[in-house]
Amino acid sequence: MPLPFDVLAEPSRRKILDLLLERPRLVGELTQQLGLSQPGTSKHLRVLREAGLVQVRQDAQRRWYELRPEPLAELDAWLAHYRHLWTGRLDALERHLDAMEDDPR
Amino acid sequence: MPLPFDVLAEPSRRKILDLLLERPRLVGELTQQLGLSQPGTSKHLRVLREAGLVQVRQDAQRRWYELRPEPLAELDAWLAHYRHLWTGRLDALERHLDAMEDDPR
DNA sequence: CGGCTATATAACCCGAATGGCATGCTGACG
DNA sequence: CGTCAGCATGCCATTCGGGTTATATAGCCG
Repeated sequence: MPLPFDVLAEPSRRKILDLLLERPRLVGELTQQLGLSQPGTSKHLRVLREAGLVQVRQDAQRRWYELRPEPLAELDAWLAHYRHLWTGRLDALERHLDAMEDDPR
Repeated sequence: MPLPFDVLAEPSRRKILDLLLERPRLVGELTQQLGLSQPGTSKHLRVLREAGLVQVRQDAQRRWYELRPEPLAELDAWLAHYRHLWTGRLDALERHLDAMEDDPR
């Protein structure tokens, strides 16, 4: 699963994630919030789905979309390489926490 | 300064950041590592510069490019909204650390 | 000064991504 | 069963971004 930068580069897709952060939503609901056509929304949802950022739950004709955070966690891991550049004295604690995640006894 | 997702969506630009993470570099050096033309490299560097992700230090005809992490810190702040989705028991500690950054006594 | 080195900018080409409309598909319901 | 609701897909037009080559700019050095 490659890093989802290109998927997140699209403002509408980030807005979808923001909306799904509150609760799962139907396509029609997202369409309304985004202010674009229903097919447009469906296309963005497809991209998000194929990137693993959302998943669908079917309910009759309706589709509930909800978040899947794994790709965001990978993004976070990528960012970690740079994080020491803007965090100061917390570095040691962070390295300790990272180590704990590798071996969480 | 908007979130730099679109800037980071480009693999060559992420590679530039990776290279600059080790040390500042000259344009020619980056060009060689990226395997594209010198103007191509300069274009990417311009985009990175305008996004605040790198800065230049001039030295005669040479330009030393180096990292500027601020936009990455903003990205990190954006990610923070989602982080509770994949971190479990560390949440409380993280909230504590965030609070410390606001009021670091 | 003349020419070379290092980098930036300009002009152009091309593929890909986005947005819209029209249409297809599926399940509910009278 | 026929129709409607909810969503996906196909197709087209347009835009945008990244690549290259050619050229401009600036500073060193002989």
